[in-house]
Amino acid sequence: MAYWLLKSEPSSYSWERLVADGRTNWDGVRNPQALNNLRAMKLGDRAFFYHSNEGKEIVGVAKVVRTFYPDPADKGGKLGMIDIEPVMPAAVPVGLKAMRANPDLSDLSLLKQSRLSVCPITDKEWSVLCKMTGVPPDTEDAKNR
DNA sequence: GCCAACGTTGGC
DNA sequence: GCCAACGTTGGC
Repeated sequence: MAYWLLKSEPSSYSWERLVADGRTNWDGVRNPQALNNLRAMKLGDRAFFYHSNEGKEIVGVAKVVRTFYPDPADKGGKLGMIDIEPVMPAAVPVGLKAMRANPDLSDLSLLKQSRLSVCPITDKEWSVLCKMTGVPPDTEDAKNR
């Protein structure tokens, strides 16, 4: 399983709205690098949900429920989207400052490339962030327990 | 609201 | 295909 981080401005699409919707299609990604990441996602992959601009913190965990498919509105056929569902909120929202302050996260792509809206996260970074957010590393297990 | 960093566009 | 100009993003 791979791990990711999805970034969104709360004013355009917030975690609260994702929870209310129960599921959403993650579209509107234009950056080629971010699109590549979207394409690489597999069913069941986990992603932290990060609020940029307002809040600037990780607020929850989502999972991929549909892999990449093309955006019908895009004539060029380059754009596409995935579908995600909320898994659980972060018990402790983790802000940028806290991530910067943690040496284990110094390679985090979010910190290095602040403009990349879909970034990969390593297994190690995932477990570190899970500890910080108070999220069980294996959220599927936690749900079935 | 400002500004730095980064992406994209368009003229050559 | 290069590169300057411009637009956008996102942290502060």
